[in-house]
Amino acid sequence: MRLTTKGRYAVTAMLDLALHEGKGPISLADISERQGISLSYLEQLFAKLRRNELVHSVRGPGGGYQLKRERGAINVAEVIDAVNESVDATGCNKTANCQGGDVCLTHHLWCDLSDQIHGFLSGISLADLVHRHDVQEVAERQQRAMAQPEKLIASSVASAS
Amino acid sequence: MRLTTKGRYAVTAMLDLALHEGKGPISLADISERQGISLSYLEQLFAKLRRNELVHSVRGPGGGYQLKRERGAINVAEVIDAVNESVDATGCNKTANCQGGDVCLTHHLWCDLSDQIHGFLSGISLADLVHRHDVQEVAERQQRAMAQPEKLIASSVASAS
DNA sequence: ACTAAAGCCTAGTAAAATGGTCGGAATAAT
DNA sequence: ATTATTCCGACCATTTTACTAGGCTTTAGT
Repeated sequence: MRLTTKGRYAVTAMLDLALHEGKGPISLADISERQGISLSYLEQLFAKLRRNELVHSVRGPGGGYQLKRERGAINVAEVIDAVNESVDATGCNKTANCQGGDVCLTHHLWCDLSDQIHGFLSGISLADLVHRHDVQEVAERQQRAMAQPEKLIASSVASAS
Repeated sequence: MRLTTKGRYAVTAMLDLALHEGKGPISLADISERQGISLSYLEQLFAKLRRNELVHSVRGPGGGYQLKRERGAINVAEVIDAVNESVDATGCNKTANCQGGDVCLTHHLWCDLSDQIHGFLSGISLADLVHRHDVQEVAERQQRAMAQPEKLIASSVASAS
């Protein structure tokens, strides 16, 4: 089981796409600016998201990415799985050969935990997140920041409350 | 949030202690043999477990480790916390300064997930694990293996089913 | 046709974490 | 004294993370 910035970035970027749906393709440059994630890193993450059929790309000027399915049909667990290549906590990857070809003492515990986490995250869709109050507030703040591009870099270092 | 072999090893070792409670101190060498965890690595893990008041050590020959509290009073979350120094999924470590002094889009999602995981793991005590059928079966297998020490190394490589 | 904006791809890389090893203390039972 | 054990600090190889660099391809706009 891995839950690091990688997965967090992926979910954040996908949520950004969900928030700006209907405005045509969103460029990674925009996401990079709004969410403070390195552009090249985003490219790598989106390569995986595309391979996993979560986003659809449009090349050329004015191009960018769009969600491949509607936001209610994409859940958080999928997104993390796509970039992490496994949301599994067992280590033996459910093969149960943790101890010399046999299960280790705590094998089933980690299986249960994996199910728990997966269940929680797969129960949350991008649409659910979009409708959360805290997400809407942050999204509005980001939109205001984008309106004054020259302040963007500064505000990303010293919080302009 | 980190859930890797480190935490798994710690929980496995603590469960091994719980299973052999009442037989006096258990040496790390025994645990190393039974659970297939490197002795030196166990030493490092137990240094943290001791600092976190989860185990009690006895030095000298015949020494070893014992649970500091009864097994019903030690839960899995504590053990993982002790070796990982945080069972937190947020990355900003709940300080909410993920994006230039302000919360990022998905801050609250990760807070919720952390609560979920912590709630699940803190609801499981070592005593709970000891009573599980699968744990008892594995423990018995390990006891049989310990009875024939010469076969231990071999069976840890090629499964002797 | 040209240019520029975007996606796409590969390689490299510094820093951190993981999962150890090694050597030598200190301590206590025999 | 010897020996079995915990303790402790340094070191190390490998992997992952998060990121940069650079080049190539596609395509809209002029």
